[in-house]
Amino acid sequence: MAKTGDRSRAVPGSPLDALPFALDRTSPVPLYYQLAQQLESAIEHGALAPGNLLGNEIDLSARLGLSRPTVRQAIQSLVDKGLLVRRRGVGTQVVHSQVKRPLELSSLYDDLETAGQGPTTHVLRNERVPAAADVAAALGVAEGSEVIVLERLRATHGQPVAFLCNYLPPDLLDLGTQRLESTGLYRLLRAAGITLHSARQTIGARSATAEEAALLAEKAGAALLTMQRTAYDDTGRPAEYGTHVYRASRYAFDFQLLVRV
Amino acid sequence: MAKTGDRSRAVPGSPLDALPFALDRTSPVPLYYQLAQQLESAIEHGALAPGNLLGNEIDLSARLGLSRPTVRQAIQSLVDKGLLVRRRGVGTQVVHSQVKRPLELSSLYDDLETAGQGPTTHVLRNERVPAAADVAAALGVAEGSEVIVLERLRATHGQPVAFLCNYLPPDLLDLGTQRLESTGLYRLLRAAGITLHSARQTIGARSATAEEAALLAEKAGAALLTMQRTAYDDTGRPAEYGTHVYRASRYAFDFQLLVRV
DNA sequence: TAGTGGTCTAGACCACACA
DNA sequence: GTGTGGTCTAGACCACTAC
Repeated sequence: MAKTGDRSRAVPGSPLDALPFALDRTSPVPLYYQLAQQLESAIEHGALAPGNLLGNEIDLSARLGLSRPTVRQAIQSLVDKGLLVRRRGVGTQVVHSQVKRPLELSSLYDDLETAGQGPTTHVLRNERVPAAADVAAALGVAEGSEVIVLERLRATHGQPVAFLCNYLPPDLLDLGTQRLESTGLYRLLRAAGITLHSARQTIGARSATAEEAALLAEKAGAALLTMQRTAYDDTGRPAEYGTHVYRASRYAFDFQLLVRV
Repeated sequence: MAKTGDRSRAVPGSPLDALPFALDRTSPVPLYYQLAQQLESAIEHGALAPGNLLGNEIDLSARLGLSRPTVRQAIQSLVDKGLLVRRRGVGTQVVHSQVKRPLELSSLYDDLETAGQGPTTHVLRNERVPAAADVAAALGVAEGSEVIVLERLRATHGQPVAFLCNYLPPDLLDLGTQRLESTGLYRLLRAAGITLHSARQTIGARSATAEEAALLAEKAGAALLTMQRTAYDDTGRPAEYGTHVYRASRYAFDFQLLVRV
């Protein structure tokens, strides 16, 4: 028989029972999303400890007054984030390790700002030029056609961190030098209604040329971290092509990955 | 009125109509997965060109004899892969740009092998040692407790590419030096039943020390690409901690990203 | 044998985009 | 308006795991 109401079993598995989930059906926020957020914060705050079982989806949905697919959608979004693991026949558990950031297509400006570094930007160049071969190929325009070139020096605490060279299709928008100095390029693109969708990146290293060394306050020959990136908007159109060099002594790429399944 | 059967409209949007979808309900492969694969290969082969609309989900499910949620699940999986874009009120479209690889937690060995480079590995060290502080912290074991240390030199075409230093919990498995020389570490872990789940990575650069230069056939002071990684299994337990250095002249990290939504 | 997640169905209503 | 995807429901049966 079903053991409904049988407290003697004293299941240790589900601290979820004590959690006060509050779902607001009048809110425009989807129910599965409300649930996912509350589960995530419960994990974040330790109310759901690593290894804890969530309890089966049927009971959970009954208790929350939601249908099972809705509950599954919430759980699935956290599985995708790497916070939960499902095992058929076993249950859904909180992952042990701390997963924080999946790799994001983030701008250097945002990275530094998030790290509390108070980045500053100096625009060295902002003009329209004929596209060189590599730029034309990356942006999908004809060689020699006009593109915007942007050269910026980024610093934190008064010390240079990176030299950024970016190319943009000419019709996208005109970027005010002032605005470029007060925020990041990606934020400007987003504000202009361009939603980035994907990007192709290459990260490498090389020795600094004399010019780069001078710009970045390094010695000639110092190791630099390099990144080339082409970013595409959600129609698949190239929105930006950039070649960046970072002082290896002051910057590194740091991120979390989930294994493809 | 509905325009069912009205051919005069000559909708140009859905080349999907001509596609021969074959769903096998007796197969153990889920229906949504069968559909997703066939859609993906249609995109791959150009039967569905970039910008093409898929046609609405209701009609599609009716035509395929599937329910709408099942069709949505198939479409969603391709959206997650970055092949399709959905727009409410508009439809589902094939993305223009070629999206190939999302960033994977791949091993260097696999990377090189995929690139047809025929990698070789020389094991320099494979023994048990007391864990140093950083290693102990990364693997979540006590400082001074026994761990496996692995030092390998990887080459392609007879030229060194990278020096790999890895640490593993001692109870995981014993790695035969022979097997290590014939395949990648991650493949061995997988074969031992360890499924990797996530990893934390830092990619940076620095100048080569004299020893590194000698090992990698570079000049002292040459720019090297560095990577530190801690990989976790699906219970969140650290499975591997590694510090790798790559010859910048022969290797770079190359990958595709999707923007988080 | 019992319990779990994995898959699937056949509907419903809503929010948003575009003409 | 009309059509699209976004969300949600209330069931069903299956496959796998553990006991």
